[in-house]
Amino acid sequence: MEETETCPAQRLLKMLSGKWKAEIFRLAVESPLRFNNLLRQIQGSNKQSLATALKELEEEGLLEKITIKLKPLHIEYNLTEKGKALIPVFQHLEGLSQ
Amino acid sequence: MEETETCPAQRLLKMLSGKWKAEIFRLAVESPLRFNNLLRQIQGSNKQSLATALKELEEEGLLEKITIKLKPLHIEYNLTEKGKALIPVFQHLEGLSQ
DNA sequence: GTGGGTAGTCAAAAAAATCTGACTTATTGT
DNA sequence: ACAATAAGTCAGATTTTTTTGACTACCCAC
Repeated sequence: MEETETCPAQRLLKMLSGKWKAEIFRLAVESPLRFNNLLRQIQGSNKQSLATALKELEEEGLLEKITIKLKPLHIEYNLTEKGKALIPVFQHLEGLSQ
Repeated sequence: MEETETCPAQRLLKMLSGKWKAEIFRLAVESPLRFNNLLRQIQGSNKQSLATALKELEEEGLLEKITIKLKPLHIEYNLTEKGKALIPVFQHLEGLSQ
């Protein structure tokens, strides 16, 4: 698949395409994400797909992976500034869908 | 594929997922579309995929198919009001991608 | 009546995305 | 020490999406 990328918004759109990304993004807006948690929250999903989606969202700079070095020592995914900048777009979209 | 549809913006997002839809939409903003024209404009695409994408965009209510009963008797696809309502969302997205 | 354009459809193949189940490594609780 | 939890990876299978090539039907011009 060679990307010719003629449409400027296309990359952003592609960022959130895929079966689980929109849902993951929505949950990330609410609070930091944790892997096994997500797996339980998003019914019908699976490890592999979530791992791939998280990695891609990270590569796209919408989420950042953070190792919390405290108490139960775990990993969190948080929205980046770039990710937060997308929130109004989503709100706009939600406004359109009645 | 059963749609559980937990995320409200997800349907809208799905509307424009697919390899050619964003590009088709962008061209539709500029002017009415004609099939064989589109096929020439969007290099790398093919009849079948465009036909499918156009049909879906029509079903989703973003484009409307019109038979022009004049001179060279042809078919046009135009943005609907719902389609036009998406333009600001795209502009916002383009603003974010630098 | 032959060639070219428009607007497609259909079946099959190829490519991409997603899912499954087994396995890993590290940490924590009892 | 043993089991459980967290956060994954990997190979292979399945499913979905996209592409290919052949074919249709209608008009128009020469």
